[in-house]
Amino acid sequence: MSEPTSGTRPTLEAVAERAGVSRATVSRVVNGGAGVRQVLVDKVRKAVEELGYIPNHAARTLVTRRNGAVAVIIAEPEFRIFSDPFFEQQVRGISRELTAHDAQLVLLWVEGPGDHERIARYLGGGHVDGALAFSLHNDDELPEIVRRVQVPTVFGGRPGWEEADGALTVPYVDCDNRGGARAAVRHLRGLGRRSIAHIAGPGDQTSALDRLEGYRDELPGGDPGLVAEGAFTEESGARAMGELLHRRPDLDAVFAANDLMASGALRVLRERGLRVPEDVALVGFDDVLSVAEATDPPLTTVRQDIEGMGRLMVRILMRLLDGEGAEPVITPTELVRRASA
Amino acid sequence: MSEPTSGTRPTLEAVAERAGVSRATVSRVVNGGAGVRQVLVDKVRKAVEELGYIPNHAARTLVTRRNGAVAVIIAEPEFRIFSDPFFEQQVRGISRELTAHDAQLVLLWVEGPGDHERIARYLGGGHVDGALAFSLHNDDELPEIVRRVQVPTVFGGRPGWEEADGALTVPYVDCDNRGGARAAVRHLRGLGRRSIAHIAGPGDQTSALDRLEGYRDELPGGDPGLVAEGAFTEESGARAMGELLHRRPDLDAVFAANDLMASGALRVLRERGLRVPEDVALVGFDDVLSVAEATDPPLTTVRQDIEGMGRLMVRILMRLLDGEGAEPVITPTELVRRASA
DNA sequence: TTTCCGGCTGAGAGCGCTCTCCCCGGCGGT
DNA sequence: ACCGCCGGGGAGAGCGCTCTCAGCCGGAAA
Repeated sequence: MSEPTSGTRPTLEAVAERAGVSRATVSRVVNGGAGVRQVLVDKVRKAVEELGYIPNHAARTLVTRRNGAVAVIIAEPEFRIFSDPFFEQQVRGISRELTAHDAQLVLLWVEGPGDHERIARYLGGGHVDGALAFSLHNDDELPEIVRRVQVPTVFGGRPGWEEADGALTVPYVDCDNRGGARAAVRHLRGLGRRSIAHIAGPGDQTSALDRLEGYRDELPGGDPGLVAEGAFTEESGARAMGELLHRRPDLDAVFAANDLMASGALRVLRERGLRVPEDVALVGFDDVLSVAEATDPPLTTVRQDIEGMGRLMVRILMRLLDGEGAEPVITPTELVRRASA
Repeated sequence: MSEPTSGTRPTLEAVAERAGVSRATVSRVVNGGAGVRQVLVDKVRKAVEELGYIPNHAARTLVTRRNGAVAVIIAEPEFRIFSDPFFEQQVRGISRELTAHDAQLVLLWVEGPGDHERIARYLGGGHVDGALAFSLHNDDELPEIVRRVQVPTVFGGRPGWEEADGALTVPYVDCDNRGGARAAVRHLRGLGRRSIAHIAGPGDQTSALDRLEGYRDELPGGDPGLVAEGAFTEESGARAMGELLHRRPDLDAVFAANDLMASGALRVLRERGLRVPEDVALVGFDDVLSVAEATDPPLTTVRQDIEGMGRLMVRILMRLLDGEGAEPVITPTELVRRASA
């Protein structure tokens, strides 16, 4: 392939001239070549090759109003993103599916309070066709932003304001948190455990709330002293476990709202010389393999298909972009028995 | 703020009309408002506000040839990115600095073999003004790609081909790997250790090679049996440690090429009942806090200012984008003494 | 008063591409 | 032989913005 003529990049025009056809024809060929005689197609292809032509994205976007990129917005600072394997799996699913749809992934995260303005400008500026938003907290500004700038968006996890505003249903993908939690507690009860504690997630996230609901469903009139709140991190799980042990030294089972907190709890239990599952049975949530299978003993946990949910979000977004409607989707969960309970 | 008139987004034109000025004036105000009478500035600002005007990015890019975005390309599949705290810190530095420069970060990673074509199209399409590339392996296609599509790029870590092609110096930021490694080994020797092993990183990355060089500098004529190769992951560090212990059961010190491998090694040492540092002294590299401070005992390690290097890369790239030249930068390393050696 | 200058503002020409026409030529039907 | 149709290809009008350039106006200098 010969080098481009000079520092300036070749345009459609240049290709057209070299191939001896019009701009329109080159455009047709570049975009698939339908309805163009093979002779010309070949000529154009050759010219493209020789000049090293790459379509200018901005020009194309300007007229098509599509730019083939989708933003993944994570409402957490980057340290959380990179340390939580949950995001990793979700992003992996999204990434794969997006690539399959020939779309580009742009990963954004909020840098800190007040950073939403930047996100709004980015989204509003038309850099992306749509967005996938995660890890929303109850008072998150993101939903308002995407509404204002009119960017089609699919949420990961049930948004907290849904019930408050029954009229407006936003598309989201979530797993059956409540059902999963119920299954976990039921399993623990089936094991003959009497004093089942719960390490809940942060109270401003629906996934945490729903899991707590599920826990309560199975233990009506339960002891509030058996519930401690964590922040979905390993560290906070350890702290919550310490609290619970302090308040209810006789507990014989723990259901943690995610695997990371379960692993923190496990660490504390062992430090205190308690055997898992003999003395205390432990169940997690998520089935993040790098955590649930890595602990000793491996975690019994509630599996959700995280990667699949990511892919699903993309598919729903694509449908949205095609002007079709979209409904929230709740995916099933499944109890995975390992050694911890 | 009143809602936009209809579904279609307001343009410069609309703002101009509403404010009773020309497009040019609106453009001036939107871009800073220099050289426009205050009266008009206010009028325009008001109109912008009322219409909820947001500049169209594609149109702007088309004429300015700048789009305010920088790609961060990581030549690793996403699971590595998300599990390695090194990337986290580096990305954090980059992210902060980019935000300070009012530029947008676009995170890209290679999905697998053959995926480079996608990256090339993205870069070539003018989605970004420049790129930062990481974790290159020796035979990586990335350098060739950025050269071909003429995207200003700063590399993280010394590229492997540099010496082969002395004429062309690409800008990069790296720490003094060799010097750091030397300091680590010197420290170990100073502790009176005789049999100092090395868990090296993958042989196709210069950082690993340079650290190995440093190790050898201090132990001329060293025993090759004391070197095992890992892959910069916790797991591979554990495996390498096992190997070393098998080959040289009498070793009394280990220098691991990064903290993650050191923590894997530590795990194995403890499993074998060896005390650290009493029986085996251990030194890591990187000083990734979430690893080096979290182990028991905490790791003595060679610190490099990872976040600072990220920021530095951005600054160099910005200089490049302003048409100024840029030289490779080597940042200093420093031995941090903790309990493991 | 005239001239000049400097600060503001508006007109208009693109940036590179897509897409809607419209034209042209060949073919089948009458 | 004429008409209509259809497929292929070109001309040209923008997409929304920036930026140069020219014009205008008021005040300072002559």
